[in-house]
Formats: sequence, C-alpha cells, structure tokens
Amino acid sequence: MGRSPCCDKIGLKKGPWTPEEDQKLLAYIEEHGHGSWRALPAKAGLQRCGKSCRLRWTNYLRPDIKRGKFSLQEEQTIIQLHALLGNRWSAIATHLPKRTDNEIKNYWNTHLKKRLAKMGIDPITHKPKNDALLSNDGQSKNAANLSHMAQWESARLEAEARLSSEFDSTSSQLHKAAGPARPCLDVLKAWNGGWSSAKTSEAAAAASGGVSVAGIAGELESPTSTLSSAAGVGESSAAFVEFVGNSSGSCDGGMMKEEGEEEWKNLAEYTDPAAVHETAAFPAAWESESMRASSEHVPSGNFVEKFTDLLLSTSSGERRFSDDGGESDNGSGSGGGSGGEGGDYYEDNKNYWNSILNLVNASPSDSPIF
DNA sequence: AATGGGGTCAACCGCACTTGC
DNA sequence: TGCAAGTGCGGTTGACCCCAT
Repeated sequence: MGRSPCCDKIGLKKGPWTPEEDQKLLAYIEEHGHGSWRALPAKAGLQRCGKSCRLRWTNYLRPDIKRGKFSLQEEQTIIQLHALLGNRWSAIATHLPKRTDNEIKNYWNTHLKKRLAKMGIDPITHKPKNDALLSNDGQSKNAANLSHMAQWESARLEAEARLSSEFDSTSSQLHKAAGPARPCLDVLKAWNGGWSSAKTSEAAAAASGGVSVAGIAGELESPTSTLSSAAGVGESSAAFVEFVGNSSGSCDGGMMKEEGEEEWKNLAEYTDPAAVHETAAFPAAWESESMRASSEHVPSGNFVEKFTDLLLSTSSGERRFSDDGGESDNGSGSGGGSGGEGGDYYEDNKNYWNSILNLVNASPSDSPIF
C-alpha cells in the first residue's frame, strides 16, 4: 500500500545492540511501557527505529524469556505443532510461553529440520519423502488415502455448512470478539468434539460419515475458520484429513506408547489429563460402520511410526532409521499390538495426530490460536 | 598458528493484517 | 468506504563462534 518503511530515516543505527542501548530501552519500558513503538526511540533517546526496538524487546530483553537449550518436551511440542501449523512460528510460540517465535524458528531451521531431512522425512509435510517405503502396495494405499480424504473432506464441508447456518446470526459478533483468525485448530477441536459426542449419541450424522455438530457449538468461535485455514495451513490440514483415516484399535493417549515411554511420559505430564481423557473418546467414534468398512481394505503399511519419537531418539544417539530413509526393524514396532510388520500405517498416524489434538486440548484457553 | 567451512542466532527486510480516522 | 499508520509475522541475512585441517 505504498507505506514507507519505518527505518528509512538516515542516521538510525542498525546492527547489534550495545549494552547501553539495551539499558536505555529496558529502563524506558520498565518506567513507561512501550506505548507506541514508533515514538519510543525518540523518547528513550535511542537512535533506532521503533521496529528494531520492538524486536529487541520481544526477542531478547523481555523478562519472561527463557534462554538456553530446548528441552525434549519443547522439541516434541515444536515438532508436533509444526506438523499441524506449518511455519506459523508465533502460533507455535504460544505453546512455549517462554520462548520467542524467532528462537523457535531458528531452532527449527538449524536443528529439527535437518534431523527430519536426515531421516528422509519432508520437514514441510512431515511425511516420508519416499512414499514407496510406506507399504508394499503404494498404489492401493494412495487410492485409499484419496478415498479417505474425499470422505472426510466431504464430512467436514457438511459440518461446516451446518455450522455456518447455525451461527449465521452470531458469526459477525464472534468474528469481532475472536480477533485474528483462529485457523484450523478450531476445526480440529470441533472434529474432536463432534466425534466425542457422536460416540454417545450415535447421531445419524456420525453414522453417515458426517459429524454431529451439536457438541461443536461450544467449542467453535468462528464457524468459518476452516476457510481461512485452507489458505493458511492447507497442506497440514490435508495431511490431517489423510492421517486420521482409520478406525481400528484403541488409542491410549496418542503416541505415548511403550516404546520410548521415557521420553513421551514428559508429554503426558504436560498434557492435561482431563483433556487426554476427552480426546481418548475420539477414536471410538471411528468405529462407525461406514468408516470402518471403507478402511478395512487398506493395506497395512509400516509407516513412520512416531516420527517425532524417532527424531528425538536420533538426537540422543539412538539410531532407528537406516541411511536410505527407511525404518530399521527395532523389535516390537508400534504399540497397540496392531498386526502386520510392526504396526499399521493409519493407526500410527492417527495416534500421531491424536497426540497433537491432545496438545491442542491441553493448550491454554486464552491461546490466540486455539 | 592460520585459515576455511559450517553452524548458530540476533537482527533486518518486506509483506500482510489491523486499526483508526 | 478508503486510506494511511501501526504492528505482527515469516523469510533471509550476516556476524560471530567453533572446529577441523
């Protein structure tokens, strides 16, 4: 829109901040608050642009910033949320309260992304780069994926349409109150809630692959949120639809299985038990006959089980992937006793995404994105 | 000891969105 | 309603550090 940059004035300093500048900025903000960032430098006696001051404050000087090495739990959170949200660093940062988006972004780019790539996993899609590794019958699997994607996208659109009409009278108010768009996670919660309620009510909507939206009302603030999500996190969104396409077995808390339990129990502690319990009802809704019928033909594939687990194992010297990106046989395979060679493609990924949903559910209610 | 390469991270840049007039 | 200012966000850059040669 032809807006002039804030830093184009000659004479403003750039580059690394000196301790004196830090002190000035800190002292001013502590006394007056930052107020208008543009006006701040002059008032604080700094030869910096407001933007630079804001960045310095938010990324470095803020007192509530935790610095230093990322914990295992933080790594898990970043990986899982990145799988769901993509490069929305600020959104991810809301779940790591003492970390800045910049820090998380840097950590992802310099550590986690490389680890994923090393393992043959596309860090953008969080899927293996070589789909042929996933199963002995890649084509039929892909066909099944497409089928499920279509099925669930259809169901999602149906639910969305119903929500839109249901909330039509109040949506504008909600939009105003909600502030910035809350992309796809509203939908995830909605799905979760929908499935949970479907389990108990055996609603016809659920039986037909649709969703009983009655239980969603309380969770959704923006009934049209998926529309923005389609543009914002389209790829991840699609991945979600694909990954959840199976109904067999039970969920014992997402990816917190026997294998790697030491690492994942941290996540369990982090996650609100109540939320976990609520989410645990989610897979039960998958017992819907129509869904099961359509998924029974899906061949078992030895997909990347718990790749965040693997990723973190790799970081601690444990090697579970062969050099060509395939997974080496490490014994028991995936948990839950699923058949085939070490686990079921969909089961694993359902669990993976369930663990993300757990995270979503456990997130603070005032989170700007959830 | 010097040097080159790779890794890390603070900071900058430019675009997009929100807000106020 | 349209425009401009203010702010937030994500991608990128460049300086610094460490390590191998």
